Amino acid sequence: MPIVRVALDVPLSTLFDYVASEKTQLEIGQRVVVPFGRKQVLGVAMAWAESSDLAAERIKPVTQVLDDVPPLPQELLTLLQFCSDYYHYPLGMTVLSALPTRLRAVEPIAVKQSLDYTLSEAGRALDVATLPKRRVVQQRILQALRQAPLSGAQLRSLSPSAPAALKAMIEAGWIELVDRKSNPLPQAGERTNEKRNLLLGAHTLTVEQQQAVDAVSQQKGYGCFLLHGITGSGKTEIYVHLMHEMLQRGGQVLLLVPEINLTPQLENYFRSRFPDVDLVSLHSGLADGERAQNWLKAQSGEARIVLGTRLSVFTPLPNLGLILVDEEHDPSFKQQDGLRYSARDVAIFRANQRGVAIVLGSATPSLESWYNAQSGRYRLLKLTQRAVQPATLPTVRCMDITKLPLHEGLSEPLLTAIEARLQRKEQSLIFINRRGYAPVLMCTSCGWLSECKHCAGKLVLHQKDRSLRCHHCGAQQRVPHACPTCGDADLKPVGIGTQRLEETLQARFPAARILRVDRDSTRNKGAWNAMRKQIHDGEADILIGTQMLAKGHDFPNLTLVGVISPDGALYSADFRASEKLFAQLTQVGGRAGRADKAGEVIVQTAFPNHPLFQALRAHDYEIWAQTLLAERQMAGFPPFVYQALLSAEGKQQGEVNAFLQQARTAAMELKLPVEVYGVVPAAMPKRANHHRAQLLVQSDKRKALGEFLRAWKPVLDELPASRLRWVLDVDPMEF
DNA sequence: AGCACGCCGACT
DNA sequence: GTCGGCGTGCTC
Repeated sequence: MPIVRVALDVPLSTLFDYVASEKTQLEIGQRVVVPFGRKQVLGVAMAWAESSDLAAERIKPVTQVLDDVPPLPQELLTLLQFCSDYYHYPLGMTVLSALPTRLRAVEPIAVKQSLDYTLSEAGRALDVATLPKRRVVQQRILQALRQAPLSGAQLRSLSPSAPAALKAMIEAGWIELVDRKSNPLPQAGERTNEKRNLLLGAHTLTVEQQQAVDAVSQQKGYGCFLLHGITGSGKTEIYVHLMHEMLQRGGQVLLLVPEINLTPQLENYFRSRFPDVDLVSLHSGLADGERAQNWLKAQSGEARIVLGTRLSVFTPLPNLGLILVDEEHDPSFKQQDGLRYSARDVAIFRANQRGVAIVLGSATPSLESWYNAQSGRYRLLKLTQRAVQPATLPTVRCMDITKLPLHEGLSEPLLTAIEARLQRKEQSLIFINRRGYAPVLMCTSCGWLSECKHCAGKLVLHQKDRSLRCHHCGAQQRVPHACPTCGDADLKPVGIGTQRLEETLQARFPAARILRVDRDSTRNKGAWNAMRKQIHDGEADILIGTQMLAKGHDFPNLTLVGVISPDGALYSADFRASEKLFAQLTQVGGRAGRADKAGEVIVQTAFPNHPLFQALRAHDYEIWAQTLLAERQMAGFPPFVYQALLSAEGKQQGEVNAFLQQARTAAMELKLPVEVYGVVPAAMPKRANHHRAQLLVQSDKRKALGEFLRAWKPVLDELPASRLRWVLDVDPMEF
């Protein structure tokens, strides 16, 4: 009896054996329905087995083989196996989490064929003039289909009533449906030079850009390139040219981007640059059905360009020839729950596995990537000039807030600069990473501070609804009228948040149209898009925003960026905080003066001579990276070491600590060449009534850490931990 | 993860 | 006398 080993969505590191009856046509990589406990669940056939460790009578047969979708290719299964091993996450859950939701359901999915509408014999013979004049839509459709077969979506764009018209025309026998062949590639030579020039010629590359394109396209086999280009240096144009080359060669391109926010715009942009190429996007903003269909198009090879967020790194792509990772430093490439993978790192593994080139693009590369470029593991491609002349980089000025008087957190030079923009009818952006009115409420007489009962954090004052809110657990209460400790009524907001800044600026500039962009103001669906449009249409003068505003589209009329005391990140316990801040400020600064207007960045800080600001002023990422690397090397931090973090949380602090102590003892007893640190409280030691602590393990050899984890993980699984939750995070980004 | 089984407290 | 609490153990 043939035995098949099946991956199931359960937190166990094993696969499960089932009997595959001889008559079932089962292939590895196919989805199967199997009995599990008292339920029928979906699994993926991973391997054949000669025999099973289990007694034959306990092995149940496969209930059903789902052949609605082609099997997952072995290459993808191998990639998932690697991720499961590397991140120490159960194989079954790794495999299942890589599938679109629809494909994880027991029900077979209806595979929507990609059908095009085309004219039938009768339709082609039909004279448009013979149609009644009133049937405008039908005439339009007829005319459009004379050129080429079109998809339903394309026809719907002709008229809202296209579906009805189509139905009538199909009934009349003029139009029929044909299966769309995977987008036929123009054969070499078929694509005329004119057409090529039309596509790419309008965007002449600079010498630097051309060199970068050449370096990547001449790469034979695997190669990792770090494309370091200042904001506005035209990284996207390089992607377009590389994509074009790859499409010509018949390959598929995977472009990974950080967040959904940006994908629709990017999608439109790439669609406009590749109008006749099948492009799909994959991100969590899509409906389940659409996501599954797009995934299937990628799997069949029909989609030539796949643009997606981190999960799309697991999309099967039979002709994958190139991977691009845009904004490779972005923290959202690292998943923070479940399979804690770094999509950037998985992408590199995948490029290596497949033997293709991968390009990591950023204006502020992650220190990990920069280090790899310095050591020669990656090839560095530099873009040092802005592609669009005469646009120049913004000037950066630091205001020493220890020497300047502040009005509600704003220095006079910043206010003056805003005023100048208002007079010139240009936009200003004030960047502050604190939402709410004030980060804490304080009693002036006894020093009481608004603290969350459930967390280690402070309650943030939200003036609009007179509430105190915890940004960690969501707890909310009304602002007390008097101090809960001493009864004094003089409670004072301490510090500045977006709402308070809005109030201050509105009082100072009553005529200005101020737009606040933070999680509170963009909570409602579509709100953020509406605001973006407002900004673009020049319906706002001053923008106040959190990091949400750092990314996003160009705002052509924006010429001033103000940064409110980002000093917390300079001397933070989190060693990555300053790296992140530099990237953020570079990005937010890049919003200023992109078109033909010079931009200005004003940073309010108590440490104007900090190396971060010196580098920022000089627009010198490299010197900053060297500074950071030297610091990290001295302190023994990544990228000079590899880390794994075991974190635990539970209602009883004692149990959390006991668990981690046992884990630590077990780690030491393994006597392997890794450094095991002590058990320490997490950065947020208590959240939603759960006490949190952690244990860090590191090694300067990735392999040594991996071997240690392989030995340690099974021990952890056996430790008593019934009343707590714990996770192991390999290459953690947050502590 | 689910979902059983299993042994001790307050209720029709 | 039962309903139900969540502790423990298993799932091919």
